Amino acid sequence: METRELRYFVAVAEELHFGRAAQRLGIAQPPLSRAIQRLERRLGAALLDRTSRSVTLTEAGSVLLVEGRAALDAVDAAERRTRRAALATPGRPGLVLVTKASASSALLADLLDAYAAAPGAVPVDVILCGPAEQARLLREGRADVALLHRPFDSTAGFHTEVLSTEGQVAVLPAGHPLTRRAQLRMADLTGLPGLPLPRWPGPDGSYPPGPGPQVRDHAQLLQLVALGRACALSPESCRAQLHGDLAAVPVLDAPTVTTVIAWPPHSRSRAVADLVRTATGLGARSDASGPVVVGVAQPAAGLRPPTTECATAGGSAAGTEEAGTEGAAQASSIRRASHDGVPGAAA
Amino acid sequence: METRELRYFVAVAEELHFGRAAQRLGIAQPPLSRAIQRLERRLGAALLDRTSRSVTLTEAGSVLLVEGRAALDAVDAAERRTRRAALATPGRPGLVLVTKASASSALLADLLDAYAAAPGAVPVDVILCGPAEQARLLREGRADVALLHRPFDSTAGFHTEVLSTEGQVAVLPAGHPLTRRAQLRMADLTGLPGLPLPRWPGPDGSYPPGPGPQVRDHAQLLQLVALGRACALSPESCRAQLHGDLAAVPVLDAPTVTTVIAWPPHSRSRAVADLVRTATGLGARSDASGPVVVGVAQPAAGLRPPTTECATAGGSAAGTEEAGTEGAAQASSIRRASHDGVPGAAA
DNA sequence: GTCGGCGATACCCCCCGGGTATGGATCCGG
DNA sequence: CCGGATCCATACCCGGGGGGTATCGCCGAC
Repeated sequence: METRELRYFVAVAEELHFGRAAQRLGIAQPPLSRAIQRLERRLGAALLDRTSRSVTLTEAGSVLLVEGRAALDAVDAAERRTRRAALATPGRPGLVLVTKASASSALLADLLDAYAAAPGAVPVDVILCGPAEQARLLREGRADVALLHRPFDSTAGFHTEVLSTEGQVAVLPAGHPLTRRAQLRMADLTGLPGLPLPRWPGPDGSYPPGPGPQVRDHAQLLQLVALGRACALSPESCRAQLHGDLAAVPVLDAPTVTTVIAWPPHSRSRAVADLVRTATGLGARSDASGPVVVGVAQPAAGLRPPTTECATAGGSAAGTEEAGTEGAAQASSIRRASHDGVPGAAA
Repeated sequence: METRELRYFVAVAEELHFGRAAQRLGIAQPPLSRAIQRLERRLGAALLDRTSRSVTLTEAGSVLLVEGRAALDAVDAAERRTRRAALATPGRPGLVLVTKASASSALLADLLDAYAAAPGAVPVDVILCGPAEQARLLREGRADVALLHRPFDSTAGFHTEVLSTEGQVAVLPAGHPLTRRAQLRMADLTGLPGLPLPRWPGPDGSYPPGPGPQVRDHAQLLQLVALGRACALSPESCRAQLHGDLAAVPVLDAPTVTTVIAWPPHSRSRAVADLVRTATGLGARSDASGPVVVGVAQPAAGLRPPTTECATAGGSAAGTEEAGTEGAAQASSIRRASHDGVPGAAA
């Protein structure tokens, strides 16, 4: 099966219309019809039901649509990464790391600093993007490594290594009655008069129905909270970004947020392996201070625990209280992080 | 980039010899040279350094070799799954599950029976293979779902759901002095005179150096132990397969073994989803009955001693007693167990 | 019934994948 | 130091197939 045929089929399967698909592909319609016919003949399977008035996918066609998209992604990724590898030899961008714009900047800064100091480090480009784009960038070969946050992001199909886990805090306008409480529960946050929880876009970019303002990034969210138009639930580390108009209170029974470093499962290049080793080394240092669960011996890959493990997040009260200073302490002490590599993390 | 070009490049990159690669591809050498040249031109990158006496990979070429293999796997998987989907409509084989020959047969039998009883169930073919082949079968589209065992198997690039965790036992020849102990530690097993731990093949099929016999599967292993040539460390559930010449003793500080169900990250078809749901539900049900510790949120395994209930449960004879009937149940629910004779894999 | 939209078919061109023959470079044996 | 062997690249040719335009057959809409 040639990638051209696959691209043609995916176009038709998405448009469900040969004419429009051909237009999208920049070719005429007859060759497209023939290509699909040939593909069906070669596969020995009907992919589309055509009735000269409508085109629908068969069962096999649905399978090929899904699998074909993944395959095309893989081919495109191979091409892009090869191009990047070719440019990297003389040029700068050795590694591309993608993370959410709203992610904890302290961890990222520490990671970049620590990696830059490692022997054999290559330059790292950082892409900030909205949630749900990271996986795509990684899959398409536009990025080499990502910082993801479970359970919000899917780690589908990647190798991952846990870097840190943290509880969540409620972000409220300064002076709100709830800010006088030392801790909250999820129930306290639902149905607050005038302070709905915001809605985030799903993987497909659309917003779920319901009340609450639509937000795209963390800055918008904090803005809304400061304006008294919403309350928010955020990982503890967001405290570093809060200013005077905002207050944060730990929420005991909110799902724990796990920050992981993820990369495509081909363990490309020593650079990725080095970066991952550096990242896990960071985590290992901080396990003395917080609720950080350190990776055990096994290179535990794409595990995706259902979000039910948060029951005992209560012990993090001290951590939340000192989140601000702790962030600073972490930043300074990271640089003497031991280099006790997780050997062969990329194997 | 067309898959043909990719296949050509991979062949050359693996052979590092245009003539042999061409022979392997069934074409003449000149077209192959041209194809590679065109590919390099299109990518704008040198992939190979040729000196008319030797061919070596450039940095970009190494990247393309790794990424290209993955992409080709994805394309092949798409093709195979499409073919299978086309045959499935009238024909039998709805799902293909792959597991290690040595895996716990009770869990598998329960899963197959429970799924068969579920509404909308499709027939399930079972493939038994050696360790380290499962990932390949899954990646190549020859199988839809696999039972993997961490930390032995890499779950690289798959979605997984934890089914059960269990401790490990030392398998020793009956009558060995250590079998009189109620429990052991790893240290007790290293350097036993005349009873070395065996060597398993790595992901690449080669054996690590060292003493100890080379084994390929569990049956060989048990044979060797029964002959008094080795001792072994196995998941508890292997007790069901032991016979009179063998004895098992819990090893407290051995790594915990986690059985997961894994599938490619496209969540294909409702059938896979149903099977996974059945599998996770299964765990919930059986946790009252056996030494199987059901997948609650995997608590940091390995560090703390494997749960004492494992050790005590290990003494139960129930598991072994039911092995016979469970084996029968398994035989009835496995429709076909072939190495790679997946219907539709013919082409 | 007629018209319009849509996929399939017919026919043509030419690019490109594949073949054979040969050239140029390098290594090796004598 | 030279001839042969080896190996990749080039030159040239052929055929299939990918792409185009023109048109048909079908069917739903008005």
